[in-house]
Amino acid sequence: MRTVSIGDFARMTHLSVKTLRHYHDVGLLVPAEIDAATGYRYYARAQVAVAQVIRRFRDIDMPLDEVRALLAAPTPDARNSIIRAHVGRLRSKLDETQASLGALHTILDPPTSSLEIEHRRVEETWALAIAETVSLPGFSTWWLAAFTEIRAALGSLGVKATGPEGGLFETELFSEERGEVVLFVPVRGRVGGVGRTTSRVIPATELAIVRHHGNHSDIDRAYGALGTHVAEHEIGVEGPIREHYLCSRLATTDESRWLTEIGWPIFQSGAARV
Amino acid sequence: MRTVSIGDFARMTHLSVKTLRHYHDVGLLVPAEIDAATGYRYYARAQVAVAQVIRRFRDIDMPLDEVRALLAAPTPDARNSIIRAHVGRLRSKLDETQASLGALHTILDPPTSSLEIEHRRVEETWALAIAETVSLPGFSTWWLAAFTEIRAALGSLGVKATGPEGGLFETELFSEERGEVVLFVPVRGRVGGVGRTTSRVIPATELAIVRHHGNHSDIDRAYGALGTHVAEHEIGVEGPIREHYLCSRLATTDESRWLTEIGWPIFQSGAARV
DNA sequence: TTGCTCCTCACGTCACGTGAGGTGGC
DNA sequence: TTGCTCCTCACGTCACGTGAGGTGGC
Repeated sequence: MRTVSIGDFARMTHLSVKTLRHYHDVGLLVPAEIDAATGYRYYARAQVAVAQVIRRFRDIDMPLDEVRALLAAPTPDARNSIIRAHVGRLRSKLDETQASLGALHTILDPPTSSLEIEHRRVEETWALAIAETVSLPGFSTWWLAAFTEIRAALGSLGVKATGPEGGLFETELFSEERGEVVLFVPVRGRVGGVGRTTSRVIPATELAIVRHHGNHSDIDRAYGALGTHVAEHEIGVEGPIREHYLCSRLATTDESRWLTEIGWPIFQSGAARV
Repeated sequence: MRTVSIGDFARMTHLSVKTLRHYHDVGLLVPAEIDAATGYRYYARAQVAVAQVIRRFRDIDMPLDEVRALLAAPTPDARNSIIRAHVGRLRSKLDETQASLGALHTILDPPTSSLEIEHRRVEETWALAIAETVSLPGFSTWWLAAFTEIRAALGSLGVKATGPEGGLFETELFSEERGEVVLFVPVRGRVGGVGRTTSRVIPATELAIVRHHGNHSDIDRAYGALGTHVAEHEIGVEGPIREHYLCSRLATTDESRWLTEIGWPIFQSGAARV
């Protein structure tokens, strides 16, 4: 009359029988009475309230040890400080998750912009390159000198380019106006370096690419558009930004014909096969 | 040159070495190369992007099996539907947690109302009682008849009351205007029942209590105030609402002297000892 | 030789759930 | 006797972390 079986108690508290046995094992909720002969657990009706409190805090993932401390708290202040500590942790976890979800959210919606984005996987390639840490001021002068040197080196080595000139830009270059840049010309295999040039492998990557026409005075607009697109609609990954110089001042002085590809590293479905 | 050790890869991806070995074991992220002699794992730089995607989705608790499916998704649509399913589940979990937190939040802040709330633990007691499922309309008539009958039964049994009259009200009585009510007078132990009366144990409970003075025409205001208080500042538990009739029409016709306690079941710190 | 990185078991953690094999009361 | 509830192990789950004991290259 005064106590109920574990099955009835489970129904009263919406806890499973297995869970109740577990709480007994760890001493969190010990049955009011245990039949010495059969081992049957019997719970007092007053324990329903305790069980409900346990359930409430387990619902918000409070660890059993903390729930135990909560139940034993001698004063409302002690009780509240336990709750407060857990709620604080939970809230910051929630905020992180919310932020991550927010970042994902727009990925799922198809892009609405009229920006022409191409997705491309570029394979790794050997290249003759110049790698230096540079600052944004004076960059175009450095850029021209470097490619002039690479072209000269190729000539003196008797090696042919197997693709357009390109560059790898550490993201710090944009965030802190200073970072490592690798300018390169793809070649068939390893070749000896001349002067500042060295032979190196340019790694494979998946890119979201936009094209920029004309001179580079307003290329930051293309960068902005691409960055926004990737942040909102792609799964971006760390790694250097790339540029491919399909047509540049190295080829013609007619600025209107210049054509630059900007590539942002992203993750594409099916890219798991390495 | 083209591959990195597990330690370097861990630093590049912010995943632990143990985690990377685990991902290898379960086939989620297999090193590009494994030294047959030493067993050393070597990762390709291109795998950094894959590792970052894994980390991003693990950060929002996507199970490894789903991450695996995500990486293998043949199309963006397939990829997005996996993400969408997980995000949906996550969001509803978030909402639940938010709701639970909201309910807890006000518990932590001290009550600002001027309502006089007493917290009291009442012990279990035997009682002579009438228990019936009743509707709110006509309740006061039923109430008076029931207590008149209990008092008569006590007289005929030659038993003395050991406390004030009381009542237990199933919460459905308030939410659906119909529910079980137990009206009782505490007595020393089990006594035989007469007429509708039966002997029963009134369970122990923890209560938040307000007092209501005068006749019951405006007792719903006291109920409202108490209910609000409990919802905002206490850890409420399921169980019947109680009333104790310290002074009622059973004792005097002077309504101004009537005094009713209303008790709401709550959880109090230190109540774990049963 | 020392220190550092890497390796492989085997077991621990957390909060239960699953399942086998068996008992007891109506 | 059947069905139902209860019991106790022992092991599984999930995503790793811990720790012991050992190897290999500079």
